[in-house]
Amino acid sequence: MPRLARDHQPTPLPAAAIDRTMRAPEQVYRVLRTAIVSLAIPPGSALSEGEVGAAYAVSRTPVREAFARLAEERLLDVFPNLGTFVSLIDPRLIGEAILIRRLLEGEAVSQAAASRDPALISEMSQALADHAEAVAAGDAAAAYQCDERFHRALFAHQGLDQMWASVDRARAQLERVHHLMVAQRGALGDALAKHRAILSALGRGDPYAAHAAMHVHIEANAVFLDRLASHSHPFVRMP
Amino acid sequence: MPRLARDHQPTPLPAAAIDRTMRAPEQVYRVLRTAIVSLAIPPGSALSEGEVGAAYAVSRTPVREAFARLAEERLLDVFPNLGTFVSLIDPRLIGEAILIRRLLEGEAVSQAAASRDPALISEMSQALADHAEAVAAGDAAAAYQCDERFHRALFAHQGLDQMWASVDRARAQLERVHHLMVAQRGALGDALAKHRAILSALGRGDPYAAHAAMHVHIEANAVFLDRLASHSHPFVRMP
DNA sequence: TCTCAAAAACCTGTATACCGGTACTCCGGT
DNA sequence: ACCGGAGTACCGGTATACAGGTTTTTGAGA
Repeated sequence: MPRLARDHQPTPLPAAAIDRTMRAPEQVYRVLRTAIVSLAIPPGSALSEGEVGAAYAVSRTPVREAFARLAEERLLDVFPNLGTFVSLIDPRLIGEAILIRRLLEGEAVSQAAASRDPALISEMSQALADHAEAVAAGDAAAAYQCDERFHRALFAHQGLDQMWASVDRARAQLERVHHLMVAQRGALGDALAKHRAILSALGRGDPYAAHAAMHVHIEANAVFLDRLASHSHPFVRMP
Repeated sequence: MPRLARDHQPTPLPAAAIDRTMRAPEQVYRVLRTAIVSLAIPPGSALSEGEVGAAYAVSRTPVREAFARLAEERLLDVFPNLGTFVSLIDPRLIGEAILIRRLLEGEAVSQAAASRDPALISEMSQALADHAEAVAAGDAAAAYQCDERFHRALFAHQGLDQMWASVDRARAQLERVHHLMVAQRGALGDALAKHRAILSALGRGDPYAAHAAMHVHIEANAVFLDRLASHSHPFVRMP
């Protein structure tokens, strides 16, 4: 059942300038997606094409395209003739996202270990170092970006673009959970140790160990899922 | 480098009526996607928003939305200010699609075997029976629909919607290869034996056997991939 | 006939206008 | 004070108009 638009106070849209040299829909999509997955726009918020267009000085047409992409990856719920709303966190989707990531990233890291690509090791080491630095500085946004760099490198260096696209959609759902948990309890640097284990296995060129380390890393999110389902929270969809 | 729009003769668009009670973009998307993956619109064809809109008596706006979705799953290539073209079959994407399907469908069939859901077995049995009938009748389109039903049931009965979405994107790429191979050499009923093996393992509730059978089934597509890369063909992107 | 530049004909990207439909408001009857 | 229904404001869906850019055409001049 759609929540009613009038029940909500004005949605806080992040300030951003749209560069006219690049395609507007892509930029609007990026801005909104970042804001949604970081919980800057809380789940349940009402958005409207006109409102967003006015905020970024573009017309409804590019906004509409951005909305369509966000709706396809389940970050928005569109109710025709009614309104568009940031989707609530759905534990069912979260469980599926964990599964997708485990399967696809497990394979990617296995292949990567077998390939023994020095450039990949180098890139991931750099991402890990930057990640540790961001965690030490307490910068959650930078930390998550480094986390993404670390994981994306696995796919990018082997040309697995489609697989990364699927992983990225799964990450979008999980990122909101992650932010929720980091906000509730300071679990910012939890991934660092796991990343070191993965990198170590990669350095040894051990596909089995790399796969196992990745499995442990991804499945660690399952504890969040349990906590999500047990406690009631306005951001979380209840069964 | 984009192929030039004027180099192509008028693209044959399938006849279809758009029902105004349902959303137009969805229907246009469905019609075009079916036509593209069945090779009714050959790879390399030029499409234009205006042309498609005129063909189905809708404006460019819903067509544009359909184009955006098709471009995202790599069935269209959009070149701004130039034209939009049905993408060539890319062997790299095909290899990735096979991998994605093997990983995700392998997991789904394992879970399904463990769940021992009689309704699932029933649905898949029916799909298999219809599939055999369509093959006997030589109806390629019906056969492929039954194939899809068989595989989709694995996900639908366990609520794995996101995983199916990823599999479906992979299938879109593979379906064109499949049609090409069936056209060149009558390999229409090749999947039937594999489906029976999968269903048998499911009936026994044996996750390992089910997983293995699915692995064999999906990897059978790899022989197509080799043939694709070795022979030159106007529908296939060359490295 | 050949060359080359101007202009017409396309394309997609963006803005704007209109439509049908839903939810909220508010006023009048009770 | 309560209830109901008409009016209104707002939303997304669609159509259309305009802008920026690339390709093809074309025709004037040599």
